[in-house]
Amino acid sequence: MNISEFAKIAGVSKSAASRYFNNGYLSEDKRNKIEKAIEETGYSPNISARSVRTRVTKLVGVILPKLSSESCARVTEGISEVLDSEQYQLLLVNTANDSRKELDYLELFRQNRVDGVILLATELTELHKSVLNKMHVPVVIVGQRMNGFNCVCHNDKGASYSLTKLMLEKGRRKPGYIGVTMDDAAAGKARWEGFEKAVKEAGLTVQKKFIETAKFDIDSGYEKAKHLLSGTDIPDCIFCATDNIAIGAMICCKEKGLHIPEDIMISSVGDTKIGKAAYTPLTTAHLHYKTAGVEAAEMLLLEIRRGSSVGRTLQLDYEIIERESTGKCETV
Amino acid sequence: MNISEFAKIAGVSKSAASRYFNNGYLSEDKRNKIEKAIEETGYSPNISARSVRTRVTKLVGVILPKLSSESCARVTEGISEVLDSEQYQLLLVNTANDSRKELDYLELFRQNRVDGVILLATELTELHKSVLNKMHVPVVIVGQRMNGFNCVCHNDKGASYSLTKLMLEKGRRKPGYIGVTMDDAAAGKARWEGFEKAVKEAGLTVQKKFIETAKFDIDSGYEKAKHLLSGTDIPDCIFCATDNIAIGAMICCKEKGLHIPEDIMISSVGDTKIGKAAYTPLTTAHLHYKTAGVEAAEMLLLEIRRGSSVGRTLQLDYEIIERESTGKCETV
DNA sequence: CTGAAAGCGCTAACAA
DNA sequence: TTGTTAGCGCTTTCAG
Repeated sequence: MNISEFAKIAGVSKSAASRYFNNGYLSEDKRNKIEKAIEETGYSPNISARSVRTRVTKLVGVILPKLSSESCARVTEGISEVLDSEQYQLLLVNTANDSRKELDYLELFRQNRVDGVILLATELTELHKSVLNKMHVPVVIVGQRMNGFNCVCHNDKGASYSLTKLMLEKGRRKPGYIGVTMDDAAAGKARWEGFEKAVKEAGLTVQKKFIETAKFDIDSGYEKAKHLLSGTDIPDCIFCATDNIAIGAMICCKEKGLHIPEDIMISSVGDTKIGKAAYTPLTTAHLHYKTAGVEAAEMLLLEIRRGSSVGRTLQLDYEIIERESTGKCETV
Repeated sequence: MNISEFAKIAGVSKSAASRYFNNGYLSEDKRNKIEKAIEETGYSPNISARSVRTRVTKLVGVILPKLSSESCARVTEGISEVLDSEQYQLLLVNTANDSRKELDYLELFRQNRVDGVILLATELTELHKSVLNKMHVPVVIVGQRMNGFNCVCHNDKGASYSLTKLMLEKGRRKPGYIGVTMDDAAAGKARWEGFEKAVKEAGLTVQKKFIETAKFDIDSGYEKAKHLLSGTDIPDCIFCATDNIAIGAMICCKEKGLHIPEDIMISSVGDTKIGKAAYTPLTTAHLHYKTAGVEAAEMLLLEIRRGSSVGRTLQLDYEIIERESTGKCETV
């Protein structure tokens, strides 16, 4: 059924029907007729046809690296909440950590289909920059910062600094580090810098052999910890870039008979669910993932409405959650 | 830029350009011209306009109860993988466990915008049935079964039966149960039935006071376990409907000084990441969430192509993952 | 406040 | 193979 047919049934003109579904500007009488006809027919306008005319799709594209990661899911949840309340819908694409796909999707969204794009970024290259610059719709980047673009990000350096400091202030002198690739400016580079800063401020130096680079999952954290904890000279505390890595490290400690926190302290950034339920509850920095999603969506909606303006970066604070893995003894 | 303008630049006719982006049917010469023009202009066709003509949106709506639940995320990941490879895209809506919203979205998708719908269902009411019956596009239901519809689901009863049996065969005689609402036919009802069957087969009876109904989260599992484990007469094993509940129960056990598995065994259904990293690694039934997503998407695509046929239900098997929480002693 | 009519960008039937 | 043309369903001037 199309709007002409529907209008006929309702006993009004096409235009009247269209007005009903849009601004209004209609007499009470026609309004009633139309409502009755909707009741009968279940008619609702074809959205594609509307989009052709209005050049508005009411769709926002969301590009994310891994849907089944808790942090991504939480950001997306925030995005969805805002979009929903504004009658926008969410077109989701999953790059499965494939950088080429990320660019493909940006390209796909460049001209068509969506009114705006939210990119949950991990690694941002020059190629990204050039594609982003060619976009015809507004874009908001989440989790990374990039000059000239709209970004919502976390205080990664601050979080790792605080956590490392916390462990060192409890008397630890041999800090270890399990991070992720430096190509990730946030989780890789910034968290490293925070760690390094805290170590230096404590008058210590980081030993090369106490540094490892892992992937983002538990297994990788386990493997790297295994390497770090082999031999006799081992760290007395480890800062891990992510909760997953920390969990892997803790499993390794357990296996080696190391007691947490007595023999070795562990902390990490993320505050995902897993840390709370872990073998030894994990000290972590809570990052406001859902809020980041909410803010990003709102920033995007503003851009869509007001039109492109100057790039801005919103940084969200963190909160230290102290648990047993750094010596906090308490009931749950 | 529209296709006419683009065709002019390329030096071909509108139709030639359209053909290039669709079936083909084009001379090599024109093909080259068009490719060159794309290079120059970055043109790509307007998808809304195409949809108006073809009545195909290449969009699949996915309705889910909670994005940040690991099981949902994994199903969605499977869906996304298949859709992606078939040039379909995923329109995601999150009901936040709000049954009214679920119906709203079904309604929204009923006439418009999408070529098909995948519903990750929790509770399926008569109202659902009537809305589903009025859909104009194919629907696949994931996680529940409903006669007359296309469903992909798990063997919930079998999984809970096997896990309960496993614990009872190790000599436990006082089984406890922390489940979820019976309105959820899969996670609530079926898992209860499996538990009950195993208990009866072992010649035991379930004690009323050893039965609790929780929500789907850790905190609720913790609270219900607290109730179950108060007093002196407590269960010597607990089957939990979900991993999250089990984790909550384990935290409670730890707090009460109960040793797992010596004093009390715990098992549950789901095999989410959290169970592996738990205080005591959790015995669980692995459900093939991602595969369910893949199968659902493929079932839907088939329906979209072949047109609606008779409803079919695909049940996926489970796998028991035995860990320390039921007495399996092993290194990781 | 209303209806007629033009036209959004595209595809596909048709005639060449 | 190709180009012309009608028309998908809708919104939005414009004239009343």
